[in-house]
Amino acid sequence: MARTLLKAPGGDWKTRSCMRDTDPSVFFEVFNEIGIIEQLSRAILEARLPHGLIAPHFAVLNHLVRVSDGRTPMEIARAFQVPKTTMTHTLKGLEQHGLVEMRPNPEDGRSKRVWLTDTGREVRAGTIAALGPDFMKLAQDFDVSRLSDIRPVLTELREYLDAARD
Amino acid sequence: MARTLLKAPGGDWKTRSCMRDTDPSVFFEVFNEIGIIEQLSRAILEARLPHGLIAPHFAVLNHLVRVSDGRTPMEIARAFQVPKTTMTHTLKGLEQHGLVEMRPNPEDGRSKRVWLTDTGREVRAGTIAALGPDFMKLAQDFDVSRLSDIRPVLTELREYLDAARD
DNA sequence: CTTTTGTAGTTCGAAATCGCACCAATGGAG
DNA sequence: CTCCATTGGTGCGATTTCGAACTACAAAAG
Repeated sequence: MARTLLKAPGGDWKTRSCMRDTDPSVFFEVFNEIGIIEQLSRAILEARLPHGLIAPHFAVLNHLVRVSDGRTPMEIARAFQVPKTTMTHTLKGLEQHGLVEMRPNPEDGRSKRVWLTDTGREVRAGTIAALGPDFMKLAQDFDVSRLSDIRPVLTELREYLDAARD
Repeated sequence: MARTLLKAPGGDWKTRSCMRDTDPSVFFEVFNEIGIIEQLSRAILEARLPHGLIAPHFAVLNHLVRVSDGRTPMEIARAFQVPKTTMTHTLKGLEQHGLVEMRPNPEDGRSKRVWLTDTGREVRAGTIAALGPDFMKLAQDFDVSRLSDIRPVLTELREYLDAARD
């Protein structure tokens, strides 16, 4: 259940007469909508992914394309803010599917480096291509400029929350 | 790994000269930010939750307060768009913690109805209260009006994706 | 009324997340 | 150089998600 937060605790706070305090219901609403959208968009992605691959696999593939491969597992884990054990498991799945290759790191005997295979690049590109029609349909029915408008706010919110986590 | 999508497949599409086609990178960017924010906000919530409870538990508690309790498990599962087996498991956890009570449905021998206990209501209210300082801090550092501005767009996007899933 | 079809909920098994403990290698303090 | 705190990675176990199969009941069809 990805939708973590909730519709609106609302009443508890909205009925307060002193509005100098911040009304938190907008936070609940925004975080709730974000939770639902995350769940739905993940379902869309996974519907286009080859059988046996899930969103985290694709996220890693895409990350390695964006910021060239050869990253260490810990670098990737930090980029996604997941525990290293989770990344070990995700990379094992990618390796078993022949999408990445893990070699020892010549500069540090403790770590490894993750390299994309040709198959891995093809799967990533193919998935993006397969998503094309979904995005086209979304663009037809939904004003894309409104998404462009909210993106900076989302980015700023993400950066704030990211920096604020202890 | 909640951050499902990704920063930007970007180049693959942006370099196209024909801009009559929609540039999908904005979708990737928005969905990626949303994925990260979902993960971070879930962590904030779970940090304030009593030990043993996770976000889905709270989401159900809150749902039952918002739309009075006495719902059936299937009604709740549909509201959150999770498989019924997942809801069975979540409700079992809530019941073991004494936060909800499940009774047979007198109107339908197949189903049950879920009722909040006093403890359940207290835990929900206490968690919201515990989140207060977090929200206050966020409100200090972040312009709340910008969140209010994006909320309608998020709601519309959520409604569209919700309706579009087959 | 009997049969068929559909729905609510659980059980079970597979896969995923993640904390804990562990080992190997690093690198700074003395 | 030696000690030792730190870091990268893995194995293990507990918990969560979720599809498939199953039971019990309900509702529609005959």
